[in-house]
Amino acid sequence: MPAPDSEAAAIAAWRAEQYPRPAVTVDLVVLTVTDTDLKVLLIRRRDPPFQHCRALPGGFVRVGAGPDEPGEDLEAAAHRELNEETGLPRGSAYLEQLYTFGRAGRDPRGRVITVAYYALVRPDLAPLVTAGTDAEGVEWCSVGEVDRAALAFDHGQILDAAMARVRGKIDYTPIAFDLVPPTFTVTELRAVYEAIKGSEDDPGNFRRRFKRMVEDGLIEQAPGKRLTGKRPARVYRFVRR
Amino acid sequence: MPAPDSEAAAIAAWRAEQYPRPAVTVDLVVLTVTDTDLKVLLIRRRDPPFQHCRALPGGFVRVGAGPDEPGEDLEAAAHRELNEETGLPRGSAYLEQLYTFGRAGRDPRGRVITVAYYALVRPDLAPLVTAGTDAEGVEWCSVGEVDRAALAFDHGQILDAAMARVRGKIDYTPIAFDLVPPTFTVTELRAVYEAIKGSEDDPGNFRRRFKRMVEDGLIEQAPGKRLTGKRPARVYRFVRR
DNA sequence: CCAAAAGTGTTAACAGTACACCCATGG
DNA sequence: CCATGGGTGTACTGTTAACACTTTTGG
Repeated sequence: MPAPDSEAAAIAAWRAEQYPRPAVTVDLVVLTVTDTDLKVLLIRRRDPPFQHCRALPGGFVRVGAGPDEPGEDLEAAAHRELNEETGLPRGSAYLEQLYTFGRAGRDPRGRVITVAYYALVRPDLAPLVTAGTDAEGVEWCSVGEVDRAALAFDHGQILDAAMARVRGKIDYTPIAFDLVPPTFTVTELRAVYEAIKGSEDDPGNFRRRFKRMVEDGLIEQAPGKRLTGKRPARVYRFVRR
Repeated sequence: MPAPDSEAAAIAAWRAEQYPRPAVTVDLVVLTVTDTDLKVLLIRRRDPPFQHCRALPGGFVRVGAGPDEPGEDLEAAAHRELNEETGLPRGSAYLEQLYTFGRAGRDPRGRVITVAYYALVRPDLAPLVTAGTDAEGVEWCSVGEVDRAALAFDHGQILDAAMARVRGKIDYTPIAFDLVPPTFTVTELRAVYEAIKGSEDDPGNFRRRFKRMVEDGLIEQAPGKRLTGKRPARVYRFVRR
């Protein structure tokens, strides 16, 4: 441990240097599944640059001015932006850091590095989203139909990265349970897998996989049945750990 | 597309605002496997904070001053730091972004966000590393023996994240080939898997897996044999795509 | 009764696991 | 000739994939 005096002096000297710094933002790829189709939340930008263009929700990370005001954590910034831009209450979505995009020319305003997160929203909460103050509106867009090139900044690339991540994790992690209502049927969960992977899944085989999850205690049966068109289906719920 | 004038004006206005910004660094978890043991490259810090402590190599991302000097890409910064801190030529290691650490209090100097990368270095290049100017020395440390709590900043946490990532990818991606010399034997490759997973692998079963990779064209036999103690072994090379 | 979705069963192919065994070489 | 690592074969197991089949409902 070095002497506190020299340490403090070194820190003060470093603060005085002040090399140019980049601005840092967080951007969010907010996903849900409705009508067996994967959707991403896009805003329409109120202000330049890319005014009136579609973009991912996001904003600047708050950094305090003084030495003893460091500001907010990155996670906190992501949660705050999700709340501000969608109106959804905190903790109502699964949030995970995705990747950091720092190409030198990615923002016309100068050097802006963005830490991208993705969020998974349950379909029963999806209709509740409302536009924040820096957006003219918000919209759930079918991921398959989004024109990547028409998005602001490098947001098309960020969307692609999120898709790759989610597709890679769907079979090995419980993220699918963040894309169904609190209680769900076998077919509803299967629809989530199919929407994300973009391929059909054999109903019988999926059911067996589902059964294993029940045996492993990952899922348990819930009371009641779902009346969905034809024959009513049993409902289940995810067992959090 | 908005009018160029209003766009430019908006950008100028934004530049003038100048909210406080974080400093941004890149940190590197440089890994290799020597003597069937996974090693990480640690430096000893020449300057405060954490003077004389062990730390991951890294440094600040260069950001240009003027509007038309955006600076270097994040990837470029990571490659530059790897070269500066190890002396290894560019392109001699596999480099991949790991995670961005932005806890508000992680650096005593103020708000510093770090984009962590991990690098995989072939064992035949490992002895060539030399210390950079901001380090008193560099050392390959056995990952199992590193005292996480004794590392500078949150570097212990970053090391753990790198280990988790590499362990998760070793069975599903070709990263193991970045941890063996250009030509290698079956046993050498198996040693890499064992060092990373920390568990023994049945030689016969691994051999069969290896054979499948040869049949799939991922690996091809190379001329010559390796004289390693007892019976000489066939050597192979990875087929890049 | 019919269509459609819920739910069950059967089978072949394949990859992982455990383990027994032969081969070639340096000492 | 023998210890050691190189290299092969085999039997068992669990998972996946494809597909035929029965059951229960609404119309």
